[in-house]
Amino acid sequence: MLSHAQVWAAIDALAERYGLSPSGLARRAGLDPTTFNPSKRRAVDGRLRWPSTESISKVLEATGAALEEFTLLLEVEGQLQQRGQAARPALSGLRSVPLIGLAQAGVGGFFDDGGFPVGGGWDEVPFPGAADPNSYALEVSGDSMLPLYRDGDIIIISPSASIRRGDRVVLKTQAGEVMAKVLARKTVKAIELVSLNPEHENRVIPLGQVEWMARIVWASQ
Amino acid sequence: MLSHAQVWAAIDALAERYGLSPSGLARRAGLDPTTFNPSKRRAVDGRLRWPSTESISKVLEATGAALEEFTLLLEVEGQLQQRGQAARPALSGLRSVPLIGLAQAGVGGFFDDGGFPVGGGWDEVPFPGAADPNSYALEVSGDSMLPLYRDGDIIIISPSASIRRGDRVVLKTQAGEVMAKVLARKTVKAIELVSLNPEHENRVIPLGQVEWMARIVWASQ
DNA sequence: TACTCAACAGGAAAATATACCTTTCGGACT
DNA sequence: AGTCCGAAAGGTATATTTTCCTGTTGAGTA
Repeated sequence: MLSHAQVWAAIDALAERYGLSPSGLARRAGLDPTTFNPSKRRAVDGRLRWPSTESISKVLEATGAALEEFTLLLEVEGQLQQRGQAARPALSGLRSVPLIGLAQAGVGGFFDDGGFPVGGGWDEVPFPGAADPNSYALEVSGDSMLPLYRDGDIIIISPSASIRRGDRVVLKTQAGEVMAKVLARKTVKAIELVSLNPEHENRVIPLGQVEWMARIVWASQ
Repeated sequence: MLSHAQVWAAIDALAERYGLSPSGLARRAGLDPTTFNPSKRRAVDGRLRWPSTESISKVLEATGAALEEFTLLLEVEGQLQQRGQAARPALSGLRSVPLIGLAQAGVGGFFDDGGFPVGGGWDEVPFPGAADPNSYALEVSGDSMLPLYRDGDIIIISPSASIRRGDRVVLKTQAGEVMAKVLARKTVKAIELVSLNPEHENRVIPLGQVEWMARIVWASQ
């Protein structure tokens, strides 16, 4: 659901996240700076006033924020309102998770006694795979991809993600063979793949024999 | 971003998903049935017309659709527009992805030309990490965990997941050391860990020195 | 064929959001 | 203190969306 309070709270939160005031955000989006004034969020007779969808679209474009980010803000602000709560290290569970470097994790203050994240020093990353609605999963069987993937592991594939050298990929050949490997080189004639398991040999597949190739973005552990 | 075409496509998709026509959807939401008429999506002079945020809110309320569902439709419809594609098995179920075994993937009928999943033979698994609202992420730095984790990889930690032998874990000691390893054995006195990188030595940590230990559930690839 | 109904086009009136204007307030700076 | 500037209140004009209306089309049915 999408409530009046939620929408406005999300706009405020978006502004704050980009270091702007609500009026500054409106200005940057090419709107009148008073458009988001708190005084314009209710009519004089108390009726609710909503920002237009076009304004929201402009705001997203101006900040470069993804739609997901706005949705996340909508949800989080909505929850906070309901619970009347303020502090939150963990926006987690929605569509992003708190993040710090593994190296920093040893410094005090990032975790509570139980190993749960606390405090404000956390970054945020979008939730695994949330980026691509076309992503799908494959279940690994057998031990041919050890030590990286074990029997029963699930790998998430994003067919629309761009692929670079060194990426782990799934490739299907015209012959119907499906393999997971590391992309070593991509020339005009062929694709060179390195096996995940060093005991298996590497492969060079002529481009004409490749049906499709897609990047592995996540793997269960 | 939020485009004009995207918004309208998402409204159409939402209507279809609930077995309604655009006008039927408007009617059910308490709006005038002509509100979403294709003829009202552009002005006579060609200018774009957007539905109001309030209308979108009413539509969500009428269908009982979650905000996420609408967001997902927005994204998916947006992408489909870009690619001019229609079929998509992946939409069913929020926060889940279609799944088959890697071994089955070679059999025909599971993918279209572009490597996108099609057809009905797919299973579904819940979306990575959606299970645990307390999960968080750590960014790997350095090459000490090769070949499993590379510099810049992100690993998702679930502090409330149960841990078994063979699981990959992150462990923090009283001394403030944080390490990612494989759990080998857990006795009443100590925890035995195997290094991910075979060149690094294994560790045995007395239970008293362990501040917390949590399972690594996903890793970016 | 005749009938009914929903979907939709197209246009005018009504409702609503934004733009524009002026004023007040408060912080930063000289 | 005086000045500048952004944020925001409050009011009116303009722009846009929704509502309400009429008419057409096409599917389903008797």
